[in-house]
Amino acid sequence: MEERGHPGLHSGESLLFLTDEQLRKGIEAMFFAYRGFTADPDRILSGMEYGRAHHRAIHFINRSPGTTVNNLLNTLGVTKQSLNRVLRTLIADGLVESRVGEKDKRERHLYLTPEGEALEQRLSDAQRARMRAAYRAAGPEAVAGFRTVLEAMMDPDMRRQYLSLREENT
Amino acid sequence: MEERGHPGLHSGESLLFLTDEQLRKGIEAMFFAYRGFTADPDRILSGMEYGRAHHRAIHFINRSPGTTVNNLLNTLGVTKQSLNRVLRTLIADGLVESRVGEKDKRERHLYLTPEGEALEQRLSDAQRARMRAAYRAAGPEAVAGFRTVLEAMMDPDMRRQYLSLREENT
DNA sequence: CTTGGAATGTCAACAAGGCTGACTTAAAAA
DNA sequence: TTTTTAAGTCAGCCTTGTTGACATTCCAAG
Repeated sequence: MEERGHPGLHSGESLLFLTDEQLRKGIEAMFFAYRGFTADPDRILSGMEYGRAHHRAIHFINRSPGTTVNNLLNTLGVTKQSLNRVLRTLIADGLVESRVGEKDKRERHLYLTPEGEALEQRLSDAQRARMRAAYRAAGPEAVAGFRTVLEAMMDPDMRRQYLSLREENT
Repeated sequence: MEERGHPGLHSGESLLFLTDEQLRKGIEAMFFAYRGFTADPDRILSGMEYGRAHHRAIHFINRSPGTTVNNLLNTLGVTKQSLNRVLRTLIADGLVESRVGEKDKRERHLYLTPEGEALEQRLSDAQRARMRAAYRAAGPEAVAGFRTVLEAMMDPDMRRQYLSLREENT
């Protein structure tokens, strides 16, 4: 049934008119929506000694338990020095556990401790609540479109990262 | 025909199942897509003496020429001290002009100079090119859904800001 | 006219979280 | 065994956010 996916020109609706103004509105929508997207976890974390960087690390360690530091580096797109500062505090505070690799002892494998999982829950509950409300308000077709456009906006490397996080569903 | 817009339960498709995993994927999509979204202007600005904060200021001054510092503050959601640092360099470098208000001389009205407009063009051309490619790849229905979900994700104040930027179209 | 409040701007100090560069240690390769 | 590579650490810098204190300028109310 020729789902969207290739951009070619079928039923005369492609090669769509895209005025600069329409594109600008999309850009601004991303800007304002991202503010909302990060607002709830930021609120929770301010007051604790953590920030958005800690949230991201916790999120992806939870997502891929046992991941190595290097994997996490690539996922987050930051330098190892920057990540290290965050990981050190999380490990020192007992939210993350770092285990030396068995096959390759140069690697460290990262896991959330029960305390780390508890914080992850608090943060992602808040973020998911906003997401859920937005999805419900927008409806399933809008949600599908939302995901489609976001995927198309990613750099190919990021998109691969993103897709490889599937595993459990979509 | 009862377009999406209210979340109620019509034709049995609302109250949609939203598993935590689906919501997590949406969260990750936002994260990775936002990286792509900012990548091109960031690349242009690194090497110049400017950063993302300058881009944002330039974008919204271009969008609403003559806006006051206070308006810009509210739009950007930063403190005046933070914005001031950015504006000072842009004004010193001749990219932005600050005119004392005629009615209320306390206010400063901000305009891009021709040089400022030139930089704005370079930056937004790059950002729009990515947006245009994503929109084309995803198709018009996906684009509508994308906008709908992003709007639903904003805080009400941000949504008002966002909508008040329309004027010229949608 | 004077005074209070609003809008703007400045200075200083600080924090978060990016970055680069230099280094240690462990593992792998020569 | 020696060299090279990879992972991780430490030190220091930059951008951009924050607060707080304060000066200036102006409008508007008394």
